[in-house]
Formats: sequence, structure tokens, C-alpha cells
Amino acid sequence: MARASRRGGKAATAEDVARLARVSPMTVSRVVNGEKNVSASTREAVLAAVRELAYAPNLAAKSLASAEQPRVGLPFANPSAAYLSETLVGVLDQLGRTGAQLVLVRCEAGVANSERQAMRQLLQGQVSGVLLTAPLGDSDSIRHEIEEAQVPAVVLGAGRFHGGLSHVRIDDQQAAYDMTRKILDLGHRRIGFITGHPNQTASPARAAGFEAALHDLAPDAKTWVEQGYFTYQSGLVAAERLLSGRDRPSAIFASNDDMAAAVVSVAHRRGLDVPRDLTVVGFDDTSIATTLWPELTTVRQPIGEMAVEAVNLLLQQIRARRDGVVSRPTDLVIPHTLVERQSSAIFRDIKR
Amino acid sequence: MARASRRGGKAATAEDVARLARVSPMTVSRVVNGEKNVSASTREAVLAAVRELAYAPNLAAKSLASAEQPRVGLPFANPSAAYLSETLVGVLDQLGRTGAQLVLVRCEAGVANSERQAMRQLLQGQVSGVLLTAPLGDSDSIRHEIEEAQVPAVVLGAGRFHGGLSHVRIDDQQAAYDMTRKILDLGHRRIGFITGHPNQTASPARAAGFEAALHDLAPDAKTWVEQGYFTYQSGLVAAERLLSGRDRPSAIFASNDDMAAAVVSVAHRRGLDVPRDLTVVGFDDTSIATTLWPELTTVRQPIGEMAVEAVNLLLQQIRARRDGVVSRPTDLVIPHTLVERQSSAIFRDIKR
DNA sequence: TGGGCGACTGATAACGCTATCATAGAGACG
DNA sequence: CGTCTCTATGATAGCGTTATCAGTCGCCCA
Repeated sequence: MARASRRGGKAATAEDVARLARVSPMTVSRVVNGEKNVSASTREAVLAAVRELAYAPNLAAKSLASAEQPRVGLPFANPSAAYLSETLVGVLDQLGRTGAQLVLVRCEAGVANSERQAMRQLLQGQVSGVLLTAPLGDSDSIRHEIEEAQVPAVVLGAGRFHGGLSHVRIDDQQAAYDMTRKILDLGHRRIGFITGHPNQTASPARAAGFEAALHDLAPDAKTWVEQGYFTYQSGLVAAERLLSGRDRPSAIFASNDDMAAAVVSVAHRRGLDVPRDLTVVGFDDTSIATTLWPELTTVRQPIGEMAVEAVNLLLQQIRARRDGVVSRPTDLVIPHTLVERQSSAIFRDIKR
Repeated sequence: MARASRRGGKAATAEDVARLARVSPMTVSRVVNGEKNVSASTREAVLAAVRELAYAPNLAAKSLASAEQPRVGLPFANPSAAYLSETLVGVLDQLGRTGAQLVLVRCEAGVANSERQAMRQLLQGQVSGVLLTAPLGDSDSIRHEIEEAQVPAVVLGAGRFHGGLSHVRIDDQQAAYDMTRKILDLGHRRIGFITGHPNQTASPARAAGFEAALHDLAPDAKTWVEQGYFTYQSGLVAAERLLSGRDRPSAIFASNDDMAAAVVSVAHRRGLDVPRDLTVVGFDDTSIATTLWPELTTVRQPIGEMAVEAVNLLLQQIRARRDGVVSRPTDLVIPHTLVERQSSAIFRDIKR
């Protein structure tokens, strides 16, 4: 009965609600958008009518009327699928609430030409704001181009604040520091570290956190540092190097989960049990961390939450821009957490 | 110079174009939408103006005016991240072209209540169509609910045509048949198979393909069939069983890539080299297939392409519905391909 | 007690597009 | 040569929302 008014017909409009609640459509709009100058009784009546008719605002009309046509551009290179899908889900969730549109642009990594093209497409393509994810936000040329085009943008997941544009990120260095402390607390004193791709500022930040923790907490520990590139393949190579020497680490800290997974794989191939013979920890807590066995101890970077915040920030900036206000870039640092799973354990000197 | 008319101001509208081309906005609309009753000369003039002003139609206004408010609902359970992101990218790409909106709804797997809620949210939430992905499209209750609500919907990636709703899928059985033939062609005669989650029709279809190929091509071959659930974890368990017996398969066909990855992992832990000692093949060709080492030989299911087709089909149905036409459900079967990578090799009876 | 000030509500006019119908020519045909 | 048909184009009227401004109260303070 409640939804009787539809059934094959058109959806309920603000006017229908208004009629039912005996107010004007304008008041309905106010209630629905949570504006304050509405008396409690009116609000109640409207809300009741809204429920009665299962009213939901027409987003097209909404964005048309408010002259907001917030189309958000999201160029993406080829990050791990896990990262991308978590980001997309977060972004879409938040955009959906606002009635904004998402424009995806594929962007071959590294190929300068492709980046150019993607950017051109974005900036000419009527997007009102851009979300820059992992490797893209660290590219000076891309950030430059965007600043020049005067398009609001938010950088997601960079290793440090670049200035100019707003950022949403975690404190990579502190997170790596914390994780390193955790490893030391477990008693490990021979520790391997696999760095991330040098084209992303998160990589040096994480490495710096690792170094800093060792320097502060266990200057006598022995360390091995291998270059990685955030890919599984590169993790394999690095792990092979770390585990092939006579003297090998008892714990390996990889700069992301994909590489940590590779370490686990190499360890297994070499007959090492994780975590009994080798502690392996990752970074990011993407889905691969729990897909693996043993599940990875890792740093949780709340990607979805960060995406949501980034969208909010971006929309806010788009609105500000529209009103001619110049907004100063924000640097939003989201808290990280350590997630302890089965891939780490207290050091036991068994294999000698 | 071409884009001079913007620069901080508003985007060009159809009216601007009309003025420049000395026609009416209506004619601009016609040209832009490729209607036919427009003289060649007029069309030329308009197109020139469009280029000059870098005009792009305002999608909000467009959908408002044409009373199309195509919001597409996409409930998602927890498929692998790779699958989800590929689907999302395909869907968004295609929807973006049309100015439709995507509404994501999280939907805890299995929990009936959550499904209910998600569906209610979708159907009350003004979506004009629904895209059902992997496990959801196989749920009779969900499909039923949707048919009852008379909302256009397309089922993506089911193992067979359920009738009632339109489907976009590959021929899972034939694909598994083809892959099995490939394994046999490599000389293997002791073959393990890991099934998928029984709640998805793709699982029995793939198993059937495997059985059929063996029956047709090598009735004397020895086979082992283990139950899996499409997850890495379940792959581990199944692989452990397959590889722990005295007599073990020389090739294992997993019903998806995640489980194949698990097989590789177990093999390595047991000191088996892939592919020298064991051939491992997967299904789907999601990103994990190339993330692994060795890269997986697998069946390529063109997820992105399928998503695009599903969206097209859905929009078409939404339009038909709007015009009161009853469209008959389509069963679109997309061709699959076999991708041969490094995880499969000719059978060599070394370890005896 | 009257002027003024808030708090609340409503009327009106966009927003940028397309559906629809009207109109103006250009041929076609008897 | 008048009417009839058909094509190309334009005028008009919304689509469902929100911005803006104009009230209408009730209440406070002088």
C-alpha cells in the first residue's frame, strides 16, 4: 500500500510529496537536503510523506538546477586490481550520494603520450574535478598540468604532501616505523626490506620509516634492503636475493602486500615455513593479504575510507571553485592500523 | 583559441553552439544526436561550431528532458577483487558514454537478509535497471524478486541461461572442454579437477565440460575431482588433497584462477616445480593469472567486454520498457579463448 | 504598543536539454 | 497552377529540482 503510487507509473516527485504533506515543493527540498530553517512539525510531515511515497529526488534535475554537474575524472594506470576496486567502490559510494558522475580514463603507466592524452581527454571532457590515484599523483608533470588547467583535484595515497593540490593519505613513514617496531618486538634482529617502485613517493617514505625505526630501536640489527616495484614479479626477484645467501633474514618486510605474497611463495619453494622459519609482513591490507595462506600481517591502509574522504574534499573544492572561492589545499592524513595475522611470529632460532 | 569561450566560465551550451552556427538549439540537438532530418550543410555548420566551442551536452539536462533517468543498480557480493574491478571498469566506461548513473549496493554473500535489504534498496531506490553479477545472478530468489518487481535486469556471467532475464556469459562448458582438450593434447593422462562454488551455475558447467572432454577424448585417463569454492583458501585444501596421495595427477585444472594460484603455492611448498612436475591451469584470466609466477595458462573470459555488452543490453531494455514494449530476454554468449602461458607443459614422466 | 528582527514558508524563475507541434518551402501531380 | 505531401527547421513547453527573493508570522525591546 505504501508504494501504491508508483507501480509502472512515474516515480514520485517533490511535488507529489508536497501535495501530500500540504506544503510547497520548496519546503520538501529543504527537508530532504537537511537545511535548518524548517520547523519540526513541518519536517515530520514531509518526512512521513517521503516515506509514504518512497520518494527519492531525481538526481538529474538536482544537478541541473544546482548548476552542479560534478563529473569527477579518475584516470587510472594499472595499480593492483584490489587497490583499484576498493577505490572505485569507495568513490562510487560517495559520489552516488551526491548524484555526481564518474568518468574513468585508462592511462597506460609510464607511457608519457598516453598520460597526455588521458589528461587532455579529462580536462576537455568537461570534468569538474580529478582524483589522482597512486602512481599518477606522484607525477610532477601530471600535477603540473592539472594545476595549470585550474581544475580542482585531490591526490590519493601519495607518500608525502606535494603542495598545490589537496591530498588524502596515510603517514607512510610512521606506518612503516610502527610495523618495524612490531617486528623488532617479536625479537627479530635480521630483517629484510623490499622497497616499492621509485616513481611513487610512498616508497621512500616507507623505507625511511623502516630505517628510522631500526636506527632508533635496534641500531645493532642486521638489515638487507632490496629494490622492488610493488609487483608480485619484483617481489619474487627480491625475495630470491634475500633468501639465497648463506646468512638470511628471519623476517622480511615488503612495501606492499603483492610483494609480501611473492616472498611467501619463494619461502615455500625453498622449504621455509611461514611464519615458523620466516616472518613476512606486508603493507596496505588489500584483499590479497587475506587471500593468501598464511594470511598476512600487514599495515592497514583504509583505502575505501580514504576514497570517500577524497571525494568529499573534491566536491567541496568544486563547489568552492564554482562560487569563486579559492580554497587552500588540504593535507588529510588518515590513521593507519597494524593488522596482525598468521604470517608473523616470535623469532625462534631453529634453522641454523 | 578553440577553447577560448570557456576559461573559468561556464561550459558551452547548445544555445551557444546554435548562435554560432546560426541555427536553433533544436537543430543542434538533432545534429548532436545524429537524427536524420538535417541537411548536410546545416549539419556541417553545427559540427564546426561544436568543435569550435568544444561543446559537450549536459548529461543532467539531457536525461531530465528525455525523462530517461537511467540509474543502473549493481549489487555486489564479494567476488574476487580482480573480477569486480574489471566489471566496474567495463560498466562505467559504457555507462559514461550514455550519461547513466551507477548505484553500487554491497550485498553480504549468503546472508539472506542482506540480500533482501540490498534488493529492496535497489528496487525502491529508483533504479531503472539492475545488473546481476556472478553469485547473485544464480540465486533463484533474487532473480525472482527482480522479475516480480518488473525491473529490467541482465545477468552477467552465469553458467547457463536461466530464462526470464537476459544473460551475458561465455559458454563455460565448452570453455572447460577446450581447456581439458588442451591438457590432454599436452600428453597428460592423470588429471585433477577442482570445482567451483556449488551456488554458482558456472561451477557445474565447467565440471561438465571437463567430464565431457575426458569422456570423448580420453576415457582411459585417471581423474581426481575435488570440491572447491572459488577461493584461494578452498584451492589450498583441494590441492593438498590432490597432491598428498601416493599417486598424484600430473596436471590440475582449477575452476578459477584464484584456486589455480593456490595449487601453484601448494606445489611449490611440496617441492614440485610448475610446470615441470605439475601442469596447472586456471579459468577466467583475471589479473592474478599474470601476477603469479609462473603465469597461468587459463581460459580467458573477457569480463570487461561482457560488462559492456551487459550494459548495452540493459539500457536497451530500459528504453523498451519506457516505451511500453515488452522485450524478450536475450542470451548473449561471448566467445572465450585459451591463453597459454608458463604454467602448463608437455607431460614428462620424471618423478616416479 | 509599534517597529524591527528572526524564523519559517512560498512564488517564481531558471538550469540545458528534448518532445511536440507548427511552419515554411520545395517538389509532385492532376 | 492550385493543392497535397514531404522535408528541414523553428517556437514553445516542459522535465524535477534549487536559488532567490518576497512575504507572513510571532516575539522582543524600547
